[in-house]
Amino acid sequence: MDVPSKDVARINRRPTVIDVARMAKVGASTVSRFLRGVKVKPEIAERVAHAVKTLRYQPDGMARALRIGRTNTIGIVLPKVSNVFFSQSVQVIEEEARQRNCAVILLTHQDRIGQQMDQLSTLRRYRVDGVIIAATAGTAAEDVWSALPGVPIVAFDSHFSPEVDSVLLRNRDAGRLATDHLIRHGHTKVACVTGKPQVYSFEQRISGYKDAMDAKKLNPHLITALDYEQLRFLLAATIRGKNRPTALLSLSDFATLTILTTFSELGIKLADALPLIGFDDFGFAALVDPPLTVIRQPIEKMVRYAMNTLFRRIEGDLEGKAHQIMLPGDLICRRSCGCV
Amino acid sequence: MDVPSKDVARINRRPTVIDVARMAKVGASTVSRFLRGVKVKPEIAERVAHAVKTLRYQPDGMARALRIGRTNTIGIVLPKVSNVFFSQSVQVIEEEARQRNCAVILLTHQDRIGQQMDQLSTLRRYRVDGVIIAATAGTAAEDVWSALPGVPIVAFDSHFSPEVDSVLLRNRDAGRLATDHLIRHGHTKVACVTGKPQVYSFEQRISGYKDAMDAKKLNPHLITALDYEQLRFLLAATIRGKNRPTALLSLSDFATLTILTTFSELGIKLADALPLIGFDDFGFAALVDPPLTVIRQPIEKMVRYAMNTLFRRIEGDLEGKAHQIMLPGDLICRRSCGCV
DNA sequence: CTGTTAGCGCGTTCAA
DNA sequence: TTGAACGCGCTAACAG
Repeated sequence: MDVPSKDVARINRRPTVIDVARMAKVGASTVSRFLRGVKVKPEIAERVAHAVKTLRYQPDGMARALRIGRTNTIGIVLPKVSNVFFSQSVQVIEEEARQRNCAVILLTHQDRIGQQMDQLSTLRRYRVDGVIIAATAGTAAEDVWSALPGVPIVAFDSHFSPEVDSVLLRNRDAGRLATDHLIRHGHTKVACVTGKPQVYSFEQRISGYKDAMDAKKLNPHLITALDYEQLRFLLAATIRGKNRPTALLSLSDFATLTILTTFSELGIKLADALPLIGFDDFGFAALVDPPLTVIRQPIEKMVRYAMNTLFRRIEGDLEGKAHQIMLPGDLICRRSCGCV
Repeated sequence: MDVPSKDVARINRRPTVIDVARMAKVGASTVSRFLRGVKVKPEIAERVAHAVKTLRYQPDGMARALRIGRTNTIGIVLPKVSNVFFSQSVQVIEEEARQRNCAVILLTHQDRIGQQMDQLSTLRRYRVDGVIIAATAGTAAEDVWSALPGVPIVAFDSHFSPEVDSVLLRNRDAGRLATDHLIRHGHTKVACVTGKPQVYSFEQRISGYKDAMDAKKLNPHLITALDYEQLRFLLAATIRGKNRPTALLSLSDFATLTILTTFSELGIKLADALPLIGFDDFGFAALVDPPLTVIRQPIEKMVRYAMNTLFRRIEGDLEGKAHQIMLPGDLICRRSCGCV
């Protein structure tokens, strides 16, 4: 009988270091050291290992966190997860976190600044070791810092202060690249369409679009709305109006979806009539009619950079000035832009 | 000066109940009671509230969890998040959890049973209050229980024991429904294609498909492979072979994607030549060529049921036999099935 | 209704 | 090298 009789009463409780120590007939700290890989006498080590196994002991993360002040938990705050870019990002973040045996607490703010602040408070309660945030428009660094004092933060797909590490697409370049491509196809009336134009990434893409238009002395034409219902109306009106664009630049997969559904309901064949370039690549992009030309973001790379800098901050390996990492987007040419 | 001088040294530490208590000149438990909404004398309440505000105090979730044995955290374990069904599920789960002021720890198992068990251990370390799991094939209830003793578990989009609460689509009915629809269009050679046929939901859908075929004395034709590269080969071979099906039933969005890309690379126009019904609806489904007829899962409802039963188990409101909740899928008729 | 105190499970001193 | 005792921040039990 391995279990001393005085422990029988505890049989339904989750075992603790003490239980293990008693069974192995050692002190609690020996168990603790063994578990963390500190050297122990082999003979004793074996007794402890045996006790751990038979008791199915597993350290209590809460108690450990309370003691050492680290939770092995990171928070990730996004507008939402149900879109191509963010769901893929989450996927990679989870994998990266797992390799660092860290768990991910996932929160969404739905582009509401108040909800975002609430989520940051939540993360403080949970004492996360670090945070990756795709911040919404109007986020102030001071608010973030004061909500999470002392917690390393990496802005992902967003930027709200030069003093916060951030990882993003070269949005401005990407906007310019896509616009130039359309212009090179001979278009002079390229319109840029997006929802939530105040979101940082979209803002930058718009700047790039304007750069490209300005360079050729063309008039920028923005079709933007705060919500997507509005956007549909605008789109429908514009397409039937006097100032009809001859090509479209769409800044997100959702905007692209809005464009295509609106036009399809209007009975407008996009195919050759109205060339389009979108942002974000997804499985079915090549299969819609016409196959979509898009700017693809290097999601994996972006996430890896973000996680690396976050963990270097957490470990204290990285001190000093914030890093701004910007990665180029690729133009994936299919047919919707007018290419063969 | 609100802060007594002896507290000045602690100014950079995170404030604790004690700090608040001292500043408000009350006992620690009064602060605790105030914070949890237990009645306190108004005059004292105000002093405490003031101290909380000026100190920017927020309770430490770890300490509280350690004390009361509840973390206000649930674990959610999925094969992956980067697909339509799961990313939408995660979205809704997060919202439901937030309303119960609970945080979500997200983990993926990528259909590897070993990884799934690791993730369950992880969740035990984090002492989650409950778990929602889309279990992979071959999961044994005993393993899950022993990995998470005493933790309420709800199987989502999966089923591995009649003794575990579960919420799923009426997969078998849905499979039958879709197949019948194709048969009613006059097809006798309907093939069923999917990856990972051993996954519970797919298994059930296959059964439904077979039911429908058997009922009409038709020969079932399964095109399945463990990975999607294999599936492409099979698909290509089948479509060029002797026994070419005249209609396809695809069991997941990913299978549908595989079918469409394979055929498009082969130069086969799916449009009218080879009718198809898929599973899972997504934004662009109506926009591919031809518009996809699909079975839509009631994701929101499924998640709400899952969360409700999970929390009732956590609260202890729900005792006794496991609930098996099954919701019907809707056939969204577009053109790919052969309808006008 | 309030304050004091013990202990949740762990890691970490400090003596032995 | 090992074990006993303390404290992380909180809440529950108990005493005033």
